Amino acid sequence: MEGRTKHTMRDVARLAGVSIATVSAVINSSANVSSERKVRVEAAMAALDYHPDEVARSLKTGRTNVIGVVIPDITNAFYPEVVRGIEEAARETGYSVLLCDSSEDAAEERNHLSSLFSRRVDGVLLACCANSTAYDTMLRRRFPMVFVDRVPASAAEGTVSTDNIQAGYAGARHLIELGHKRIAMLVGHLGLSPHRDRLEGFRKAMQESHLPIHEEYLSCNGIAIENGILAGRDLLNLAAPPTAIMVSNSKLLFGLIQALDEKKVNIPDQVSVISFDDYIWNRYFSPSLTTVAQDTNELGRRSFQLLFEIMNRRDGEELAEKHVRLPAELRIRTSTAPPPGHAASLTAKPAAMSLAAS
Amino acid sequence: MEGRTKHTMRDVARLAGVSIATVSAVINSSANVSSERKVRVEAAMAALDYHPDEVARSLKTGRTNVIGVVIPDITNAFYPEVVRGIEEAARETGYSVLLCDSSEDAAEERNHLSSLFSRRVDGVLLACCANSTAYDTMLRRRFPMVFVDRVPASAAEGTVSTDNIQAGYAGARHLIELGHKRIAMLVGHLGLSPHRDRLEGFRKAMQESHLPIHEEYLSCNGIAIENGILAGRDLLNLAAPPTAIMVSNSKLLFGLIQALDEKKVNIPDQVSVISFDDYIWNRYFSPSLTTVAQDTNELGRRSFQLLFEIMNRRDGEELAEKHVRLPAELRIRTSTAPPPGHAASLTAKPAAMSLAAS
DNA sequence: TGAAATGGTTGAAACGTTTCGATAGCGTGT
DNA sequence: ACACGCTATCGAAACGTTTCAACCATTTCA
Repeated sequence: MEGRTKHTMRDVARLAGVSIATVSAVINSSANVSSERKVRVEAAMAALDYHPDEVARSLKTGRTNVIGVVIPDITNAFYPEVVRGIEEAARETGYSVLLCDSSEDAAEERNHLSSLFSRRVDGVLLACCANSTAYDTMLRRRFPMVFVDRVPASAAEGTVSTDNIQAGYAGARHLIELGHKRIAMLVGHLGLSPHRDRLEGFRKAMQESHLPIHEEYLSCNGIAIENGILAGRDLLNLAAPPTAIMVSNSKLLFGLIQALDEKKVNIPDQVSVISFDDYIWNRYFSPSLTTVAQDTNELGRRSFQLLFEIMNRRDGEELAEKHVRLPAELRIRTSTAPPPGHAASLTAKPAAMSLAAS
Repeated sequence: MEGRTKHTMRDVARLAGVSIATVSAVINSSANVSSERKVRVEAAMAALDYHPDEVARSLKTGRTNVIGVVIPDITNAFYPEVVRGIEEAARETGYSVLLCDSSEDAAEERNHLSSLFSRRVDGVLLACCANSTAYDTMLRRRFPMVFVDRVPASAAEGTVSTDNIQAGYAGARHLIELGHKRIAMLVGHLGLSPHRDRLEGFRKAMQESHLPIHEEYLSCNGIAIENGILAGRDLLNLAAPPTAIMVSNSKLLFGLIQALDEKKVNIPDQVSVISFDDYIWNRYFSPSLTTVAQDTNELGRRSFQLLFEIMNRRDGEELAEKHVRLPAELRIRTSTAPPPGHAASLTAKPAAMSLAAS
């Protein structure tokens, strides 16, 4: 009813019979106001349905209490969980989130960063896409920024990610301990740090156990379903196909599953499969999928926290922790088993769990 | 290098030797500027790495070119796809998206709406949670708003959703045509329009075919995994358990799958299962899941478009289309088959498709 | 040839806040 | 009584834009 017109501090001040400065003081409780006037002001605000204009406030204070979040693809199930963590942490601290999707496109990413800069966000969280270079412009402007998940090698500080080397290592160790020797990996894209790091961890585990890595067991052609299908077919056509396959990404996984299904290859009897990032559906697949999981929500929360530190640090101050690295967790389910013909596989499967178990 | 200081139109004007008004004119190409001066201004902007301050611009013009998007849970795989559609359409039109997650909590939703209002966003897209009432405050303020997916019954205009009655109807028809008579439904939450509507479509199809709906075949206790497990167990314990089950939500589906697995009930031989909303993993399940799909991306795009119309309409102008209703699409896979003992089920399964087929 | 139209340019007033310095009232210790 | 330090209050100047009215040259047309 009374909300028809937009009201300003002026109107509140007039109605309460005080000055604008007084209204501002009670809103921000930034100065002493007699309780009698305070009540009058609050009554006036309520009567007029007054809500402070954050735009004007931002202009004056130079802070917007908004952060930008740039991610490559919200449709990739990994990111919504990260965004959730970011959003929660941001909200608790009074920040709002401007969400930008770069569609895995470096030019789009650049546009978004530029737009965020113009919007005067207080900082940016960036999961950059391949061949991204836009961020260095931002860093050169000394703009508060934290890299999440996808971390450029050049970042001197402000990165938050899972320890993907450990993740790759843990996955490979699991397979090796099951007795696998011929292990393949659908790596994804070497231009993206998580994939690169997982490969490194994989390599480390293999070398430790003096197992060879055949070049034809490695596929780094992309992160789409199609790449998974093609890579899967190629692997199965090999003279000596692998007995276990690690997959760095859920889309590649779907492609691989399709390829295995085409050839009627059974998981895990003929080939073990292990994937990265644990999504809710992983445990409802049959067989349920062994996975190296990230704490996605924590990834988001910590990213915001680090950005918050950077946004609020005094000039030249050093960060307590320049790089945050979270541990990965191996979740053993039923898609991994000893290789066919292996001694252990003739007895009970050690890692077997019920279909729907966590 | 030179980006160390923040520059304003003042600095640009001074460097180019023109007035501030002229700089503004070239930025917005809002007035005639001689080409000679135009060049000078543009050179100055480049030299200073000047980027217009959108905050100040917003304060002056009264438009922020930002919309708010409030959704109940970005972790629910349905919403990221919608958000993607929104974000794409918004970006194409020069808008940015402020993303808010209400965590299915009406109080949180209210806070977000209030914060968005204070931030002076130009409009809001809302998928409201159960027991939400915050929106009417907004509508009373004549604030541009469009309801997406979850639509309150009271909304007189500005809604975009899938035709969920048709969706429920299509799903039920499919089961009925397969020969099922005892059909159950995990409805979800009757306070949410998609679930309510799907139930209505289900009812319509059953009545049309003169099939009874037993109360114990309907479960409306919530939308969490746990609800699915419990409902599933209850159904299986019935003296006459259903031969087909419709599930209104992916989390309920996971719960149901777990319950079926516990009792070693086979899909689709003993019970057919059909779910709503087609996620990428649905077709990689075994059996692959028959689904009534929504065009989520289009849902997002259309929501933005409708909001855009509302934001830009002249006073009192009527909308060309007050409610947008998108068709649902039945995607038949292998989780549905004729009921056990049914004539057709003894021959070839009509709806069976290869595991990995679309 | 004078009046009117056109084009390019500008100063200055907003937009709705925050915040600084000034002012006034008022009890306190000397 | 006096200066002193409080506390409460307020006017006014920013913040970085847009935009309007005003101005000066030209050109155009009757």
